[in-house]
Amino acid sequence: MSGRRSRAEQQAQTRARLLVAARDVIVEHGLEGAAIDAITSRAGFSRGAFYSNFRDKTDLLVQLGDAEIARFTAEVLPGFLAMDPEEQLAAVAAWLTQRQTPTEILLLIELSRSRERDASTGAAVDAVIARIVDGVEELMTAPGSVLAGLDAAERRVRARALLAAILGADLMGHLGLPLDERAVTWLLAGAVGPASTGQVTA
Amino acid sequence: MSGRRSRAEQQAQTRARLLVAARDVIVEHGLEGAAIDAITSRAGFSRGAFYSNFRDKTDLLVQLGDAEIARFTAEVLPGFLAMDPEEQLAAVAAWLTQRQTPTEILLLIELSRSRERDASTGAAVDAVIARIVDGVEELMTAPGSVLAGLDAAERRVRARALLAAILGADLMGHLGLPLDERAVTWLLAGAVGPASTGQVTA
Amino acid sequence: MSGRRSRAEQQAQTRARLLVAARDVIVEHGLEGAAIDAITSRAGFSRGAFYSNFRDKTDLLVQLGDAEIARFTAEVLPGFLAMDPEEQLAAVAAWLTQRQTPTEILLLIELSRSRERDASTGAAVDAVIARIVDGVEELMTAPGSVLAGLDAAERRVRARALLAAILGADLMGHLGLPLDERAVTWLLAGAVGPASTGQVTA
Amino acid sequence: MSGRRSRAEQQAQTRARLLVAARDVIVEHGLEGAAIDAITSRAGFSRGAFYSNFRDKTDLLVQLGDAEIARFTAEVLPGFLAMDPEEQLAAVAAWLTQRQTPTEILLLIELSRSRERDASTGAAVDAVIARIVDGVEELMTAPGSVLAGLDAAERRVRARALLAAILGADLMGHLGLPLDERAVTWLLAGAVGPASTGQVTA
DNA sequence: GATGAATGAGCATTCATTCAT
DNA sequence: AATGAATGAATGCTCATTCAT
Repeated sequence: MSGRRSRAEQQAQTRARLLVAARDVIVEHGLEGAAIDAITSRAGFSRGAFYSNFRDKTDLLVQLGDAEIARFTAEVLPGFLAMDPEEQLAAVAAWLTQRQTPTEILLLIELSRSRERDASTGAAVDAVIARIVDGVEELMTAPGSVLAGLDAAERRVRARALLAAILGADLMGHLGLPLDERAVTWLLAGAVGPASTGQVTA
Repeated sequence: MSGRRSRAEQQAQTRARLLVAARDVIVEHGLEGAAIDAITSRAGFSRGAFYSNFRDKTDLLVQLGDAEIARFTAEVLPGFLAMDPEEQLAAVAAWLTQRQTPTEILLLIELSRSRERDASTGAAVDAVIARIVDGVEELMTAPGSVLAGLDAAERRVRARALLAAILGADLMGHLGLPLDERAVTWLLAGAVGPASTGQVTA
Repeated sequence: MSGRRSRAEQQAQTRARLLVAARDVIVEHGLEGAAIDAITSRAGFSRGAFYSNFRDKTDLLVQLGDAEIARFTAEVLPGFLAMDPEEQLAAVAAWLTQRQTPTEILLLIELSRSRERDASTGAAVDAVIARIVDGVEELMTAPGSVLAGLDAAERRVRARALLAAILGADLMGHLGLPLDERAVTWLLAGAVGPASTGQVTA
Repeated sequence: MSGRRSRAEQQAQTRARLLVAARDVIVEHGLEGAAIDAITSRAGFSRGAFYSNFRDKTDLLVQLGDAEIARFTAEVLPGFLAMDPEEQLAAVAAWLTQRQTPTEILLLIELSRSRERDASTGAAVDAVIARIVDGVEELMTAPGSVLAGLDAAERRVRARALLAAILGADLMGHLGLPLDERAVTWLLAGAVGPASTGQVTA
């Protein structure tokens, strides 16, 4: 009654804005270069707001990883899964080629690096990484999907290869040597493996 | 007069030892975690020796990048180039899978990030990256090599895709999800592109 | 109307619980280490309850000092005053030796330090300290007590010496070098002064 | 040759100036209130000079404790030890009463508090405290001294009592209730114990 | 050329305090 | 009266870099 926004909603919004700002700053300056001050002031808050919403800089990272995955799972994946198997790879290639700020890899790299810092962080980071692999595997196993017919172990191997292809492509962009769509498609096609069950290239 | 070593040789050796120490420390602690103190003390020198040999930390990075490429070009590439085209991909895959400390990607990532810091650095970094691409291209164009028959533009595209595959594979290792040799081979095969002119797989 | 407790009683209880929690936390972590959060959460309240009951942290200290003195005056002093003069010193020595958490000195030290912060605080702190001296003086002047026969100025001097002995003994405990009961008795006996005018021990 | 001051001498002087500044600031603001910035700027150095000379704030404390003890042992103790036993207590009382900034107790208090922070600090602090007790014991055992004739265990007890008396007297000064010389003498006489072997008061 | 003491900007984090709810 | 999100000053500490020796 007392205003549209409840306190919990307010804080959720604050946290969301901080996460967005954090992603932007990290993309621009890298993780170590992303000062908490820069994040909070970009979000329009004070230093302390950060510590009301995150235990730690590492905590921010983990939550940001989660948020990015959630976004991918909710917004990008369903689109791919709804496609004909034949179109999937091309669609992924187009997506990889066209998006402008591929935060995810940077985030992954930084997360994996911070894993070495302390054990508790390591576990959280591994969880984020595992969730990403799961997402990719899901992409490949949906009914009618590229690799639907394979057994679990094989699918796992190919999911990882696919992830490697995606990361490699993104990384090239970061190095100032972006791949064109054709090259990305080759990579992805290679990643999903040799004609396995015949659907891929046939 | 005072011994075999001239001044210049002395300093060259100091610099070489610093570079080796730098690589080791970076592999262990990441780039941001590699304090200059840690590097110099591992090399058995004091803080000041560093600044007698490098203008600043970025300069070290660039020189280290150069050194690593030189090493790759001198030690690894020739081995691949001497092989039959059919064996090349498998050999590269084996190499990627077995080496233990893939410094290169970390270095590349950090270099590319430091590019934003100032213009003169940017140029040096771009040079390093360009030299890497050149190395890969060379791998593909050696007489009798995988893609020997292609025109320059096409070769360039595929060289980049190959580099993407290599980086992606390495990155997966950093994430704690190393690819097995089979998967790496698929990726590389995909990267060099579809049976293009028939030479690749035929 | 709504239950036995009036508003004022409720708040008085809240404040009492906060004071108890404050003493516990201070004993455990020292004064600077006693964060307001730690105090309120130990008392089962939120940060805000603190500021509903105390103007600021110094205010808490002063009130806590008052409370501790009140407790001493109400619970400990009467016991001593009821004793034969001969037993008093020994009883005080035993009390000093056996109690486990001598908060008082810590509190006194911090209070005296916070005196420098602002004038109004200074006055309150001086009041607390004065009340402690008064308590000790009272101990010495009760009819039949150790120094009952002395004039006011002399009693004042000896009361201070006695307080010094008590503080010194307590402080040694804090340093990890607790005095045994015998040593404490010497100190106290010395503090009340040489057989002055014959009244003391005769 | 190249100037009077060697580098080592320079640094020793820097450290000495930092120690003096540290003592002053700590006396004024307490340990927690003694910001490293305040210490360095009072000494006329930059923040970094501190960390060139001390590992830590705790390291500073320990070194400061050592320095103060050394100063006491070198400058104050010998004077007392050269006196007739009869004069000693009075001289100590006069010293306690007249000096203006009794750093030592504050330092001891803060040191003992920081002991709880971490174990390695605790050991260093205990060492400092032990050295102080040793100093006091030495004061009492010098040939011809007050308690020269006692056995070791007894002397130990009385040394501690004497330290307690000293601390108590100093602490009263900090509380704004300084003892006069007469009261201090009583305390000290009490601390060294009852006429034990007859030398003390006879 | 090498040394290492000193510099000082920068950073993560803590914590007393405020204030809208 | 109590809540707790947000504030922002303050602090200890790290580290690339300078410079006198």
